[in-house]
Amino acid sequence: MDFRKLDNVSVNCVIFGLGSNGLYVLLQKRTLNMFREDLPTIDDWVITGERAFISKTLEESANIIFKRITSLNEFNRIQFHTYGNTSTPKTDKDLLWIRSHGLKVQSMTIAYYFIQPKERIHLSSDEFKWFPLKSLPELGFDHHKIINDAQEDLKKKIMVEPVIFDLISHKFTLNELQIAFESVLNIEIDNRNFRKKVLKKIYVIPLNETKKGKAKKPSKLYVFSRDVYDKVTEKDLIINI
Amino acid sequence: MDFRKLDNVSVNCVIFGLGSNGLYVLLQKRTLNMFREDLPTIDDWVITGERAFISKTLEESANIIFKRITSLNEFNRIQFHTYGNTSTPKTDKDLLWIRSHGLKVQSMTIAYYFIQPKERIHLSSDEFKWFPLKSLPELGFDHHKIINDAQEDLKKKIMVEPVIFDLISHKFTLNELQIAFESVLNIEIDNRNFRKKVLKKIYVIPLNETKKGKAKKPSKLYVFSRDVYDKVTEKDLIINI
DNA sequence: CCAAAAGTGTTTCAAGTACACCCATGA
DNA sequence: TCATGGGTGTACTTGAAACACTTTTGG
Repeated sequence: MDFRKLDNVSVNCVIFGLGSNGLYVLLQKRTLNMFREDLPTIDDWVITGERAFISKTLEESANIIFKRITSLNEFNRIQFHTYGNTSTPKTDKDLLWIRSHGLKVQSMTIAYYFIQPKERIHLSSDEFKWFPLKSLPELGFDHHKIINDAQEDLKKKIMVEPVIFDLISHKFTLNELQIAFESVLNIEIDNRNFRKKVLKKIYVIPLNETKKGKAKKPSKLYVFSRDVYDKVTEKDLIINI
Repeated sequence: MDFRKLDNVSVNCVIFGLGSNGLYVLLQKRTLNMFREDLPTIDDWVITGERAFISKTLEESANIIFKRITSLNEFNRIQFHTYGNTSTPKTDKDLLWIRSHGLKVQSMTIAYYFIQPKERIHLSSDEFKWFPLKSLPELGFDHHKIINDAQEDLKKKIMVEPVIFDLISHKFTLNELQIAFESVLNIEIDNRNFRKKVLKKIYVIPLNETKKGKAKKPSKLYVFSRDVYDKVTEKDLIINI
């Protein structure tokens, strides 16, 4: 394998996980202490990313980053934006970081996000940590903006593609599906109306299985059929003028 | 101004124009004849593009390309995808072109599209030409795919953002608006139902002006108010599960 | 028997859909 | 007066929204 990397192009991955109480982002610790008074101490977080491989597609580079961190082999990867070199000025910390890692100041980054249930990812190292999307720590570079852009893109994708089902388990309850929508869109949805609407969709298929919680009524499980979805929606366009 | 360019990153612009009978794409002639039997003659078309400027943002590079060709100063520029280096194998023609222009085989391109009424752009040179989206000529590189991706992105954008109004004149008739939707989505819309739907939107504002055609009833003109739109839609989310 | 979450129905109103003819104009 | 495209109305069906209580289970 060819491990050479481009010095002016990096790939960043915003890793979203849906927990029972909302969306989380997987962040990577960024620390550097030169023990010099004229240089700042770096102790913050960044989204995962690396320079792109010269001999691979961008998608392959993104997959490599994601797989190394999560050990997952199935995932939904969405490219949402590419950020050019001089779009945002760098802070002292960012410049120090770039210099001490032999990177180029003028570079660009292709940004992807990955969505899945949070519990599907098991973290083994302290270098990585989940943060609730609503209370992020101090972030390096312009990663606040990148994460925000990713969520905005996800909100819109949800309207026109069935990506919501990648945020929940293969077998899911209707309440889990509802929480997924509520978490991504930051809204509350009426439970009765939501169930009525979803149950009309023939690509949400009921199973003869239930999921048992503790001390509560077991809930019915459903699966999403992409095949059925594709057939139903191929000539189905809604004009939201 | 710093004119240096990156040798491994280019910016491509798919320029869409809406005519009275559908969507068009503005293409650039690509010709090369080395008069050698072992080398192909290149005589096809490509979407507009260039290597990215080192000291500019990607958006600025895209703007420069667009403005040089169209002389327009107002436009709607949408970044929709970045293509990595090895994603598609190159043809002999493409390789010859790359070599004879001192470009790198392994490069990536950030792709934008621009949308406007076709008649807003006046072409001065034979190098550029409008082609109907439905009958494109032979294209270099993977530009068929890029154009197709651009249209797919536009179709989805139309569902969640008011970009349709960038395809038509500032003052437009309802039938022009309907043709815009029909052209982008490749569908037919019932005229009566469409008008009813649009006239309910308070951000489509009727004017006391008409547009006169020849030998037909003059048609009422409307404008789109982005301010009103933003106010109306800020808490308006439709879940299209 | 209690806490916790799952699940259920009705009414009202708004929006979507199907469908065919008259109108105003300039040539 | 005619060809051209602009413009209009109704009946029906479907979907959205508001709203509160019962059910099942494990502890």
